[in-house]
Formats: sequence, structure tokens, C-alpha cells
Amino acid sequence: MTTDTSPRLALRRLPSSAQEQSFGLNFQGRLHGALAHRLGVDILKGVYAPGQVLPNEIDSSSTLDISRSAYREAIRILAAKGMVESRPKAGTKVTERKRWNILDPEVLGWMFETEPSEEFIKGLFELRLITEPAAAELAALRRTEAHLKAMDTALDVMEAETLATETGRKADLEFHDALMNATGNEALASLSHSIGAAVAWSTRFKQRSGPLLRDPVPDHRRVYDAILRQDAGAARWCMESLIRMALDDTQRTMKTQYLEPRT
Amino acid sequence: MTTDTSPRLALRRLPSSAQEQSFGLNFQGRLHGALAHRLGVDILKGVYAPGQVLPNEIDSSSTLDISRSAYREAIRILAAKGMVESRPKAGTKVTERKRWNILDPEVLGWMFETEPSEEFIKGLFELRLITEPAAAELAALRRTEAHLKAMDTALDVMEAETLATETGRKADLEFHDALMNATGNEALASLSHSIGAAVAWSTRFKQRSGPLLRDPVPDHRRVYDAILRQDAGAARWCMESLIRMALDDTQRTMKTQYLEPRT
DNA sequence: ATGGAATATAACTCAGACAATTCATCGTGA
DNA sequence: TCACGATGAATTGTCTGAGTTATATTCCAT
Repeated sequence: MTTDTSPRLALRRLPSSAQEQSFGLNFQGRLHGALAHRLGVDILKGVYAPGQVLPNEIDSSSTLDISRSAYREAIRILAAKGMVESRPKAGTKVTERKRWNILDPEVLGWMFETEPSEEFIKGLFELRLITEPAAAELAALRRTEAHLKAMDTALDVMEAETLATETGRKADLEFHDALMNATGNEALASLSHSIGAAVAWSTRFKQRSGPLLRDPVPDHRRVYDAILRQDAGAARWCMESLIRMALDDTQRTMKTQYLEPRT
Repeated sequence: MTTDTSPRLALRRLPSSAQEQSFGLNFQGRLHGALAHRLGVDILKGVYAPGQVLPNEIDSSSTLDISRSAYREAIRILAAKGMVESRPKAGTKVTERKRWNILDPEVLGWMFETEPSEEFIKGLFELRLITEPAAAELAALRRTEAHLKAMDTALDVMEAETLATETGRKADLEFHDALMNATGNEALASLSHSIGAAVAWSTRFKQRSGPLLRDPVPDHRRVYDAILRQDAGAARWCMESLIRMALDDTQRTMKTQYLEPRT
């Protein structure tokens, strides 16, 4: 009589998906992490709308067939990211969208699982276009030998591996991270790290939909050269053009995906 | 025989401090929230260094005299902000500083409870100096009547109340929030909201150390006027000078606080 | 040395109870 | 009629104690 098609198994089966392993974002197959992930994505998708109150802990945990502790810890995670808010008697409700910490790396990752709106992507690139050229400028002024070396080796890996491989994409991230460290600005580095990870995440889709993309290494190399010779203006300009090209590629990819969704 | 000077009482007494009430950051007197707050501040202060593993759940919760559930939920919150990482057998360890989500509004708030380094403050203003003028530019191009009205009313309140009162500081935040909404860029708005809240938090100190500060309303009004007449260049420039003045004030304040720490 | 199995330790999950908070309702008095 | 205080109910919050699972370490055999 126990037709156990309960959601619990679905949750339990989530641990260590191919996605998270290759992306580095580990919710580690812990039950609370998996549930937070699932609920977070559902909120981002609009399955639970802002203002809506979730079923109470008892009901939720029993229909999900997990313990209240695990459920509560998942809610704690979402609350820490500003996505829900709990009060006794009032329940747990989804907060208004403006209060979500969408620049949280995890939230950003969830976002890219839900085919984010083109508007959102454009906003993200717009932000990159504001921050990263300025960062390149600062990096050109403040970089040390160590920073240069880190950037250089990352570039070498990128060149050898291209963005088609996992290590290649990782090298891309490392290049940008090294650049951000060179700015000596912790807050700026944190911001760019979040966005960079999210954008790298979307790069996988670009790569999948067709290999007909420009080689990104020369663009990166130009940025590096400008920083090497401490030419702040050139660094800014090269970085800006690099991002514009990435945006261009991304938009083209999104368009083709809309036109031929099954390629 | 029960000499109950246990830390539990200290925690229990934390709820709803004057700080959080006036600042709007509510950790609501919940035990897990209070503990997360405390641990978070301790990590930021360096009481627990990156790489260090915390005592295990059993010990921690018993020495704090709280239940394991509450302790675990606190840890979940910190983990969600990237500050700790837990694994079976390995324990819960503080992650490296680069992985902390320092742009999380709550983390930023904790930061300002620990007298952040001058370097950090400068970095934050540097980031503001990058993003906010660009935001003002976008706002000038995209603002609607509704945005203008929101900014205008906020300015009126600021004018009437000054930054000495709570409602005055709130109006300042509302002005910037309305401006960010006018950019139509969700990510940018989220970023500026975080930073703005943190900076407003520090404004309380500025105000306390002496009323000899410039009236900020004219500067804000200039930004508003530029946005009103859709003059993107002027908006950028006015915003930039506004932030430079704020930075100037903040630095002067920090310096006097160093010189006469007991005024 | 190297690879694999045993072990111990920590977090993880569970269950059930009780406490605390707060929203809503009702009643009372001005 | 309105304001305000007491009461009740619903929900999260906290506690306890147990068993489970993952994994770093150790030890053994190869």
C-alpha cells in the first residue's frame, strides 16, 4: 500500500549532479542544500510568487517526506539570501523581488538554470560593462609581478584548451580573478567574481549551441598586454570591447536558440 | 551550584538591539539569527580565521547552551553567505576571505560593526564611484514620471529632516533606490542597494562625531535636476562629485575619530 | 610505495514534544 | 461608534536524544 513515489526520493537523488560538479557550485548532495536549490529555482521561476506564503513547516516537510529540521535549514538558506521571510503565526512568505540578493553567486547560478529573461542578461552585461573596464584600468595601475604571472599562465591554459573544455573555462575565470585581485579592491573583486561565475555558466550553453564562435584568447591577450605596460586607458578600452563581443555572442546564441530550439 | 553565567543568556538578550531597529536589518531576535550575527562578526573580526575549523556541533551548542538545531541553522546562514563550509568528519571551517559574499547586505552590515579598515571603506567608495555615476547616466536616459516623483518626494523629506534623523537617512536611501529603479537594471539596483545601506549605516557615525558636515541636499538636487532634463552627462558628473564629497566627509570623520577617539 | 579496506569522527537526518510569538477575534469601556 | 485590551489559535522557534551517512585517517596487504 505504500506507493512510494514521494518527492523525497527525487530530492535524495539530486546529490552531485553533473551540473554542479562541473560548475564548482557544490550543494553537496545535502538534503537541505538540495531543497534550498529546488525552492530557490522555483521562486525564481515564479512557481512561488512574491508575497505568497508557503505551506507551513509541518505540511511542507511531510509532503516532501523530509524532516522538519532539514526543511527548516533549507528555509534558513533562502532567508539568508533575502528570498523568504518567516514569522511565527504569519508563516514563511516569499519576499518582494527587489529584496532578493540576485548577485549572490548561488542565486545567480539558480537564475541561469531557469533560462533567464533576455532583459536580465542584458542588465548583467550592462553591469559588467560598467565595472570591468574600470577594474581593468585599476589593475593596470596597481598590478604586481605576481598578478601578471597568474594572468599569464591562465591565458596559456585558455589558449591550449579553448572554452570548449572545463579546464579552459576555469582558466578564463582564473584570468578574471587574477585581474580583480590586481585591482586591490575587495568589494570589486567579490562582485566580479559573482558575475563572472554566472557568465561562465552561460558560456556552456553558447559553446553547446555551435562551435562557430570567435576565439576569445586574442581579446584577453590584448587586455593583458595593456595591463602589463600599465596603460590604463588601453586596458579599459580593450576590456570594454572584450565584453561587448561576449555580449554579442551571447545574444546571437540566444536568438538562434529561440529560432531553432532543438539543434 | 548552577552558576549560570553561560553565553546563552547573552545571546538571548541580543534580540532587537537599538542598532538593528533603527537600521532596518532585522535578525528579529531569533536565536539562530542572533548567533549567526555573532559568529559572522567574529569571523569578520578575525576571531575565527579562514581555514580554522570551529568546534563541533555538540561542543559548540553545549558551550553556548543552545540546542543543536539552533546552532545548525546559524551555521546554515553563514554557509549561505559563503563564510563557512561544513563536511562530515571534516567539521565546519571558515572559508578563505575571497569566497565571502561581502556585498551581501547583512555581511556588509556586520562589517560596519567592526570598525572596518580604511582600506575597505575606500574600496567601497571606489566601487560606488564606478557604479553610481554610470547608474545616474542610465537613469537620466530611462527615467519615467513615476521615478521622478519618487526621487522628488524623497528629496523633500531629506530637506526637511536632514541626515540627523532616522527618517532623513531613510529618505536618502529612498532617493538612491528610486534612482536605481529608474535605471531599469535589476542587478545594478541590487548592488547599489546593498552598498547604499552599508554607507547609510556609516553615516550614523559621521553624524555622531559632529554636526559640522556639508548639507547634502543641494548635491542631490543637482543630480535630480540633471536626470529630470535627461542630461546624462551632467547626471554622471553630479553624482560623481556627490560621492567624492561623501567620501571626503567620511575620511575626515575617520581621521578625527582616530585623533580624538573619545569625543 | 601503493592501493584498498577498516575505523572513528564529524555533520546529517529524523521524530516528537514544548515554548514563544503574533495575528485575529471578541469583548469591554469610554 | 471607536479605541483598546484580553483571549485564542496558528505557526514558527527551540529543545532533546537517537540513529544514519559521509569522509578523513589509519592500517594492512600487496
